[in-house]
Amino acid sequence: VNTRRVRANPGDGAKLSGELLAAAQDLLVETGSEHALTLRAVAQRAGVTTPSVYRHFADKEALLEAVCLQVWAELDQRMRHAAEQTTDPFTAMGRRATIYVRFALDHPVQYRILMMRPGAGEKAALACQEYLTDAVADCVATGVLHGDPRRLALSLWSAVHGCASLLIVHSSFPWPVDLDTVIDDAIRAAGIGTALSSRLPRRRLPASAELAAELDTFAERLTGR
Amino acid sequence: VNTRRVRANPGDGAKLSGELLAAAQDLLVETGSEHALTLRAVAQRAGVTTPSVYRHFADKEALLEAVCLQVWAELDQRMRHAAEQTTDPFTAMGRRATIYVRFALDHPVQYRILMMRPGAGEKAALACQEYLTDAVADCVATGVLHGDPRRLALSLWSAVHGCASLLIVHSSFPWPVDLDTVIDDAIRAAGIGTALSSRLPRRRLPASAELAAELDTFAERLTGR
DNA sequence: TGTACATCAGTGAACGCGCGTTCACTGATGTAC
DNA sequence: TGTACATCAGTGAACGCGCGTTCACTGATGTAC
Repeated sequence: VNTRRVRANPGDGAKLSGELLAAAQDLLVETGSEHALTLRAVAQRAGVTTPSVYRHFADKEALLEAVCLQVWAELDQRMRHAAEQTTDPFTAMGRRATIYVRFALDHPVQYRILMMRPGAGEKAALACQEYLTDAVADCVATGVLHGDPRRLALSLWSAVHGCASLLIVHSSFPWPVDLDTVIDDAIRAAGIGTALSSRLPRRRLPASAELAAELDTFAERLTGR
Repeated sequence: VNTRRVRANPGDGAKLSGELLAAAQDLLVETGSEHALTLRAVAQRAGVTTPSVYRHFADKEALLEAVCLQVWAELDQRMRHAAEQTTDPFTAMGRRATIYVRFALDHPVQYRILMMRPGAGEKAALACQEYLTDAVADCVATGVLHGDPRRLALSLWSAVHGCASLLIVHSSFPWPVDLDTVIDDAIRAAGIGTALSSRLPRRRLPASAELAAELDTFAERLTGR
């Protein structure tokens, strides 16, 4: 197109800024690769020449950080919505975890630049940590988890992050079971494991025999109800 | 240096191949960034001109894959060594997990190109999955874990991978506790959680109240021994 | 109400850079006669 | 034993590419007189 872009009024300088962010997101979705996120491509997508980007973002890194914050904002919103569906903090935590992993799998490129890249998404990752810590604090309040919420949140976060990132990076793997099962397995193990682990004195894992017997007993009681 | 490299004999064409791999590893360690891994840098490091690399690797991707396999070989060896120190399969699993995460933190760049990059380390990741599945099968044999070893291995792998990658990517985070504690927490929760979860019928996480009471009882029994 | 002016969002062209890759070549080596 | 030759690991120069970034500029807009 040869038509020159209609220049924005001095007041609404933030207009193109938003369009650039939207263009960046579209690019990520369509190409499926973070390498496609170049200033040239973003500018072209927004119907603008490349140097215009510099009116709104200091450099490429600044644009990338803005994209990360936008992605996080959406994930944050979805988790909050899912958590509102229940009053039990532990159930809410499970819902959040499910939404987290599903969001990551539905937006693999965005998740990668958000959580698997050093630097760019630092702010978003910090926000995520704080959000999860608050959610864990609710669980500690009801007594289902014991201990420092930040420490517990880190454990849970690492579990769901591991599930998400493993499935994303090796998405073409011949996984032994369907994705939903993998996700549920990981979340249940993390939830129950963290809950139980938070009650035990800190020590190494027990050996097979003793743990097996105890777990059998416990599982019977939990199942028999 | 202006001296021309002494040309290898027709027989040992694999010599430079090994030197190139070693040079690549050195580069990763010294620069701490995978972006430093360019054909030019690798060749220069090996004391050779850039096009020489093409005598030994089809292209950059092939070199990268070879680097991945080499990194995996070392991690594999360390895990085997750690597992040999004990006869109990579940304890061995815990040792493997600890070594895995420590290795990742000690070799952050290598771990990133091995497990957090699509394509290049596919073979290595597949080998890792198989290795862990075998180790889990031993745990199933003693009865400490129940179910499909491949499925259980995936759960455990995702937990340790999450711990490792989270700590690597956000290494400058102000974590609430020291790294060793984070690692131990994650591994214990994953181990106990997977063991217990493998005994329960598949369903969502229980609610706070009921689970809390059951866990309290169980923890008392496990601790009181 | 009409005109001159300052503002500043967006332009067009160009920069230097490092990259992966190619190509015809060189010259020490092992081998055949 | 000496010589001509084929082999092929490594060379040197160059290619085209896409990138982030710069710079002087343009021209529609709101404003002051």
